[in-house]
Amino acid sequence: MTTAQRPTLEAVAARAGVSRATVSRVVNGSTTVAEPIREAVTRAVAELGYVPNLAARSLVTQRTDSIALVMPEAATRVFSDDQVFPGIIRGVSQELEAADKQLVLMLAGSPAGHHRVERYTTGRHVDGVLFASLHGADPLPGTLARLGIPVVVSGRPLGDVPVPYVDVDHVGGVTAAIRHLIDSGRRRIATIAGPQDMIAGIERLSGYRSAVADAGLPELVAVGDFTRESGSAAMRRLLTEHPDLDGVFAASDLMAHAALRTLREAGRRVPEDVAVIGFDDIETAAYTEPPLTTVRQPIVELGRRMTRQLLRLAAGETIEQAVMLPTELIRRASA
Amino acid sequence: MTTAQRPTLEAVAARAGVSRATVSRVVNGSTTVAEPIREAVTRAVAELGYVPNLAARSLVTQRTDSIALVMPEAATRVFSDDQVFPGIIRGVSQELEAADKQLVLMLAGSPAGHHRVERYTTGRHVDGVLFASLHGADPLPGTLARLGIPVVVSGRPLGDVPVPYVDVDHVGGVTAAIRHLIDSGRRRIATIAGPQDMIAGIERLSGYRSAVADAGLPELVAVGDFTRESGSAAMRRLLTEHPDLDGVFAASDLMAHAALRTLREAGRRVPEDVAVIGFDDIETAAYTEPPLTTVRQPIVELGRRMTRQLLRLAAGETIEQAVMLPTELIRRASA
DNA sequence: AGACGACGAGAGAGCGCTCTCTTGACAGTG
DNA sequence: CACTGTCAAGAGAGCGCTCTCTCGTCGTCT
Repeated sequence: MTTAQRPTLEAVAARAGVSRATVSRVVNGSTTVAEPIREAVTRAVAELGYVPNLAARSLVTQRTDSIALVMPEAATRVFSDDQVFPGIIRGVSQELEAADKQLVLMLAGSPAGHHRVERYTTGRHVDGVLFASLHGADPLPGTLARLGIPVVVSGRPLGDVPVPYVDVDHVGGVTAAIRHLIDSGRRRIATIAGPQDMIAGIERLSGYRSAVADAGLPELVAVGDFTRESGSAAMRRLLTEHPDLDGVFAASDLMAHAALRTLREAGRRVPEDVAVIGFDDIETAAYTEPPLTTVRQPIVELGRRMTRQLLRLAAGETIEQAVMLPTELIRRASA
Repeated sequence: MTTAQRPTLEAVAARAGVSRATVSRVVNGSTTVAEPIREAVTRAVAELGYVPNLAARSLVTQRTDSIALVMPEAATRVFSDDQVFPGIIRGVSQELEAADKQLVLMLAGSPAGHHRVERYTTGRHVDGVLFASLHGADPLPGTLARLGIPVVVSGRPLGDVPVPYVDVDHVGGVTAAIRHLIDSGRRRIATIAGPQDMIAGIERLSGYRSAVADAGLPELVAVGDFTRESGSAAMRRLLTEHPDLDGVFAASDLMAHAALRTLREAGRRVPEDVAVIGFDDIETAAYTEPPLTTVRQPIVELGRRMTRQLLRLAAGETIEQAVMLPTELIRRASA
């Protein structure tokens, strides 16, 4: 192992014939440095290949220039097949890259993992924390906010904690979907709902409820958990309980995909006998049989907005408590 | 914002009536501390809610207790629909959690992004670097290795740089796939190859080549880039050039999925007329029409092994230059 | 022409921690 | 009983950086 002693500020200062403080000014872009000196320093930095020691900097500035993105580990499994998990990361990453900050990813699986996340984030080892795909009412975001640590969560938090969030317009998307089904003559519209301990699951179901109620149609509900397996089971249940259904709105594309197959196995043609609409617009949606009509949500943008909000918060600005991103009905062949 | 001054070692020491050094010993688990004193310190730590300042610790230990996972941003797009990207992250995350280290995720998109990764990793801001899904012959891993910074890459690096890597047995998997096709009587077996600037693409193609050559069968090749679009295009080309083909091995499930549809559109029945085998075993593979026979690769395990290797390297141990993980043929309905 | 203001650059004090070195206490040995 | 060996705990020196404060040098205003 090469004991390549990294050059320090001191070394650069010596080389450029100035003081440490001046090098620091140049490195951090202060304007109060005369041009020839700045140039000499810049040259010395380049020649020595100087890279600031972040730990030393953090120690005095109290900033870490990194933010944490916390996701329940289960999310990476449930969503493993769609673009939600990578999409959020991509969005977050893009914004952080622009801000030259680092992304510390924490997948909290076990309770021990959750405790680790708590220790790490409350320990102020990051300048801010992003939470994605919260299940139930996690107290951590609220705790952090109370400690004055910048936090932004994805999806309106349950149990209305006063934590800023960014969410997509679930209700708007669902309403458009149901309306589309009604417009095409469907009158027995069922829903395969998502888990009722996640805001996305809750909102998409309540959106369905008001939409069918407004149209004077009956509520036909089976609850799943966003996965394909749960989608198949729910579809089978619906078929048994409501054999005359002619439309299905599934709260996730994964469940919609499974419903498509279950319907086919049950001898129903899609969309002739039963129209199906999903939610998410995962890439696979365009490749199902038939291609899936679905509600698209801007996932990458969600990650970006969360990050922008967090950075503003960390910079001391005050931000809106809620940001809502639009959803859009993508018409394909299934409805 | 609460100016919640975090307690320092000093504060804990004062409270426990000992010196800073002793608190440090207790916190870091040194054995040379008498029981009553250790207890007093532990109590003081708990009462004050003391959490060590990592920046200060790093400054003196020269460790950061975090490692970087670098992925080309494109990977999150290409693989957005399968489990490769989340799978690796999950594996890495699991091992790091066990080792109580942090994961810094860097998605290198633009050249500027790549430069940022270079700066950050060569700047020794992490204890080690993991590279996933390398395209072409990136010089960075080699550079880092030369600087004495622990590095492990996924997939044998192109241009044989002396960097330790973990890879799956592409050739073994492909061979099993081709053998399966041959065993079921196929004689005109084509392949939709992956990108030839990635080791996975290269090896899967060369595996195909030797397998068909060994059986005295002709080579029917069309190159794609692992995505569905490229899969459709390649399948169409194959159909035009070799209308009599009766088997297809696609180097990714995404391409296999697209091939399935393209074949159907061309009026070919799968598997009656044409048998299709993919590679990856993404979740969607079980839900295609018909369900896809494919080669499973242990993606989460890949992430775990890479991480374990890296941690051993960072601990000063010497490790094997290459680790190979097994692949397995999963038989479903398409072949 | 003298004095004051402005601004650029250096000096130096830490940030919170670890770790080496030293001291002190006690037990064991001749 | 004196001496040495052993082990536990404290003292103190930094790790590399930022930032306040101070000083020196001009330019400018009266």
